[in-house]
Amino acid sequence: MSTLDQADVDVMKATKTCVAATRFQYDYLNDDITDDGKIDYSLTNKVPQALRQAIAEGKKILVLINPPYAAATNRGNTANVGNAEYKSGVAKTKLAATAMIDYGKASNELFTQFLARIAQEIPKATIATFSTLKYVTAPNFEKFRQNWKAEYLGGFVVHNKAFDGLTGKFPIGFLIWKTDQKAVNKIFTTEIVTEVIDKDAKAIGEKSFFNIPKNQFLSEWITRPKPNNVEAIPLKNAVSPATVTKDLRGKKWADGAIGGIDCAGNDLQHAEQHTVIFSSGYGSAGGFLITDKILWQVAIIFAVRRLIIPTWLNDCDQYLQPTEPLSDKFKNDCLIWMLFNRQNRSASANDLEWDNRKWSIVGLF
DNA sequence: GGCGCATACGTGAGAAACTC
DNA sequence: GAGTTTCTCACGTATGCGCC
Repeated sequence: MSTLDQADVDVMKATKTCVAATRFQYDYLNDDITDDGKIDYSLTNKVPQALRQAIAEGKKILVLINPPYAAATNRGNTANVGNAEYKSGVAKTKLAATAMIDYGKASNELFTQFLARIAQEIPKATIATFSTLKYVTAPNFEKFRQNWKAEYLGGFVVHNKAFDGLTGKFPIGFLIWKTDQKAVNKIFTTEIVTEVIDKDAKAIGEKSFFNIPKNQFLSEWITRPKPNNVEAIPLKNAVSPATVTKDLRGKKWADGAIGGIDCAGNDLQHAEQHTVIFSSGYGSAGGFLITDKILWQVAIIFAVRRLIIPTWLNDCDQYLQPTEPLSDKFKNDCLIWMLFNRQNRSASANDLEWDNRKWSIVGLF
């Protein structure tokens, strides 16, 4: 039994918790990792000899973990929106920096860093882990899923509010995997079925989570127009210019553009808050410009992203591209619905001030 | 350098539901 | 019936980091 903070080990010993276990402090993402991403126990000599021997002998090992979850962009939980601190450096652990070349953007997330180390250190381990579901569903984790060889044995998801001190509403999974990192062909499963437990710990049914290639995702349905050299005013609301000072987007127009859209993310979590039409570029990440050629597709994307009610359980479900021809009636319905939706923030205005200049925008919707 | 994904998942007001 | 808690709705930021 290991934990990052020595204080936790001290408390366990003082309170006689898990007396039979060997309890030790260990930094799983930084300790005993060589500069080329290999495991070398002699670097710290913290891992108990018996465990090293069991690993070396290839004994059956069950890894039970509740790793920290943190992606590179989480705000600190106690900070206010807008003044929050961001968790920089998440991808700078020794493990992420040296041993996760094959895992793509999963190196941005702490809990997948743990899984990556286990895959190298104990390649045939059975792993039972708490975590969010994005490593099963999200596009950023496609490369992780291609390289992490695991068979799903079972598990449940529970409302995050069942854990103390968390905000938001999303599922946390406890999933059990039989890994075999040395297998030649075995790849990540395409569907997992979980039991669903609500925040009062009541079983309320089942839910499937799907691993689908991201080229089938709605976010890749249209070719996003390339910006041209015409300057545009970046917006954050109908007539409010963006105020960010770093990584400002939406400063260029595109050939044939009639507006912009904030369309960040491909899941329900983002769709609710990041589906907005503007009369210029969107000043943050996740936007693109709307041209007359793609308007019909934008209307469909807009409608489906806003029509499905977000819940705690469908939080990380992904939107998919249509697989059958769409009727003109459906296309027109989506367009009308978009035009009258409150998230259509297109507008006409003169004398907007940004970058020490005056700007005009024209609402074409 | 630009783009795209992602956030142990933002806030406040008012309504509705619950408790005593 | 009054006080308290939970739910619903309508608004919201901007940045770290991998990849092209």
